Amino acid sequence: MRALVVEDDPDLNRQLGRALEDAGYAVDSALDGEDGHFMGDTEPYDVVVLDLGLPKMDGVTVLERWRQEGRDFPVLILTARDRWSEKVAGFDAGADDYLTKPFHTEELLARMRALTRRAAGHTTATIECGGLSIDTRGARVFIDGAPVKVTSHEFRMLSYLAHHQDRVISRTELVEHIYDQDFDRDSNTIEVFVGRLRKKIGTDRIETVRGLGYRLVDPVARPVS
Amino acid sequence: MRALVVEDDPDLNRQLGRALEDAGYAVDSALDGEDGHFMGDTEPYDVVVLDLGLPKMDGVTVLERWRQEGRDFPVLILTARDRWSEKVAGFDAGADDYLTKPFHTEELLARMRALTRRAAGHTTATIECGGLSIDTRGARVFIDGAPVKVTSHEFRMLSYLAHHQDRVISRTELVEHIYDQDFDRDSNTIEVFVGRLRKKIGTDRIETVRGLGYRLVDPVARPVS
DNA sequence: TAAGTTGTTCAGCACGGGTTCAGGGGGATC
DNA sequence: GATCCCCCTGAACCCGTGCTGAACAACTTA
Repeated sequence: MRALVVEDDPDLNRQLGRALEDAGYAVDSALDGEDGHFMGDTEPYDVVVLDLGLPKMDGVTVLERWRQEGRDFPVLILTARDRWSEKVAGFDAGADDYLTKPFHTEELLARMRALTRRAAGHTTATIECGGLSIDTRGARVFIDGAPVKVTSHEFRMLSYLAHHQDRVISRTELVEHIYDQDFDRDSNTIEVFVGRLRKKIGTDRIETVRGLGYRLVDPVARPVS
Repeated sequence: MRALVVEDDPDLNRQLGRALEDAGYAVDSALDGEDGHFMGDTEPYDVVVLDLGLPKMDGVTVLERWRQEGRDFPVLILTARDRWSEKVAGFDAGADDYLTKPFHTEELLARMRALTRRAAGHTTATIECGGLSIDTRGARVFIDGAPVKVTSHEFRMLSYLAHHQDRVISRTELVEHIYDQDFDRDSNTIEVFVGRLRKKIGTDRIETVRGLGYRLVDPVARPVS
């Protein structure tokens, strides 16, 4: 975990830095707004502690610029003045948390834990398989970046195959995961869907294993079976 | 945006509820820990305001149980006592923010905005989506800079879609986040709102995914990945 | 009270897409 | 190589989903 501390009081800055290092962070520090802004702009921090009253560039301005430039690390704001209008301005500039001086180090650490915890919860929801990418949350399919239009049942089926790629999935297993209740056994719906999918994403991406089922594979890097 | 307020003081509870409703949230409230825990356990809230001193079940316990059960909505903790050890306990139980009574309503709202923003992975108060910008604070919508007039329900819906843009949002998810408690299942209100929104912001900005739901997209720069 | 907003309901329509069917191809096994 | 069975494919059917216009109800504002 990399942390940046932007605080103009050298004593407090050093004290914070040491506390964070003890807590396991790799810490950089800056003593004014311009330095702080530059560092946050060039290094990928996991969390930033930012004082509002800074020389050269105001803390709110620093934060606003970062956000405009697309930096989205969590930022915790510090200020000596307990004016709630400033807090509101800080939050609306894109701050994630706020602490009024003086504060207990334990509280700062606890808040930072909360910040990094939540920031780490962002998981990408796309499954990759040799140029084929499946956005499970957006229900979209791309093949080498180009969008492919699939219907909801086709998507469910492809998504299930992708979750278990390189494994053979039986027809009944597919049916059970696509349909809620049971379903007419002697029907060739699954085959029809496989056919339609193959037409859309390429014939060689779904292998059929006679008598067993289907398997989603990466067509170029064919594994030695 | 659905919010839950768990606060045993009936006056404060009502006051908070009204303030949040004015700010555009659909609010449920609970007056003790057990009720609060149950509601948070069964309904998909976007943010929760939780008092620590509660009858029947302590606030920290409520929060710990939610986290154990996998509820990951952002939680803002309230307490009358300004003891930082309690704050630390609250954070480590999984709280995302903390506010000491008494507080300014504006500060609470700013913190809640920051929480919901962060939960959705955004860091600014306005959400952009290909020429469409949504001011979550002022409840305004602009398209290429020109203001678009939307009603409050339309705004809630668009706002929720924008918080989760590129994701497919089911009709029930929309209903659950726009209306407080349950709601007539077989009603086509959502479709009507989608239709009206499309008429205002452009047909191609809200895609319908048959059988799954709706998705807010940038109509020109179709994302690649 | 009248006029204007805003939210909800209803009915009709269009069409997408899931399902079915019939027929043909091609492994597998002997 | 013959036979069987599994699988593929194209097309047609038809039901359900979603869209739309309009009317109605609830509520605000003049």
